[in-house]
Amino acid sequence: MNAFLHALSKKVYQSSSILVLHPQTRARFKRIVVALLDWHEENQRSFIWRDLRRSPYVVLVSEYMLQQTGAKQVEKRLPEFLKQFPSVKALAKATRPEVLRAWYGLGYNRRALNLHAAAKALATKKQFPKTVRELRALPGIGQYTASAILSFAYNEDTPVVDVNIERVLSRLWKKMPDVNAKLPMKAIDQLDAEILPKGRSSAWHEALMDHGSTICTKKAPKCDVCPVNKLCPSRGVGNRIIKNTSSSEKLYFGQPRRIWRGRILQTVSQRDIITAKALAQILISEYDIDDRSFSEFVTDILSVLEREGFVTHTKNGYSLAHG
DNA sequence: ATCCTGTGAG
DNA sequence: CTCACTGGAT
Repeated sequence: MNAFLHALSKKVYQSSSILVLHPQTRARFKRIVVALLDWHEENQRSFIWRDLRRSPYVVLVSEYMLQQTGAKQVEKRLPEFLKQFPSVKALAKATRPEVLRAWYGLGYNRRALNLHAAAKALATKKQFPKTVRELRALPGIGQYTASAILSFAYNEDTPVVDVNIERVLSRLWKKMPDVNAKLPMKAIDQLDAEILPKGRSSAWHEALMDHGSTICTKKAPKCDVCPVNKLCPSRGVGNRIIKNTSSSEKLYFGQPRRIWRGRILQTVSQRDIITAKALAQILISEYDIDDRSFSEFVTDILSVLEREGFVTHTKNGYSLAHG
């Protein structure tokens, strides 16, 4: 494509400068950075992956686990996972059923398949990748995880924007009308790139995350104990009445589809092989289902699980798939 | 815009 | 009960 025409497209043009830091604002953020780094010295959360960190492999595994899974939950499960798979090589050598069983309970099981595939790809390389491009080429690694690995494993001066940081920086940038409001992703990325303290990327992003997780929480931010409340235009945002925008999940036989998916995968993983009919019967009796179409529902989910690489089936039934 | 998972806080 | 949690892929 013609590079000039491409540059003229609205998106590219806007992305070059969505947000302008006036000198006054820059000075305000300088103070914010100092205050949050100080706060972090005293109040940072202690997690095993932070202690064991600087090992790219540990960062990699922890970041996969931390995608949409709470840090406290990860803290419980990471040690046993690392014990079972202590290195890229060990994880690459493991079978898919082994990895899936080790992952059980953490949720978003596709992450386990992705992590396993990523380990296999990494095992063929001489050294651990150190660029966003290489990292993003691995399955299950997007913009966030790639930059998080670079910042946390290598202390690289790259912006890292997760939901916590998105929320905290939005509130610090200007007065947000309600607790749900956020700046566009591009703007946050640019803001973080401009204010992040060089050489302290890891501590800075940990500070933002810990602050967002313990003080600048989404629903009820604790502005009274916030170390940067005097520098924050959104101070007190939590006191406003918020309308509920989120819609509830659709239920199938009393539960969201994803819950049945989890139960089905778990049931398959607990035996070597099982027929679709037997599987449905187990769930019907265990959860007191009263609907003839449930078996169809189970079959449907099984075929999706097969398509996605979790299970395989022969004429004798379903079992966990080997890579 | 939706789907994927399970746990815990409030 | 509702919602948040260090997202990614489609």
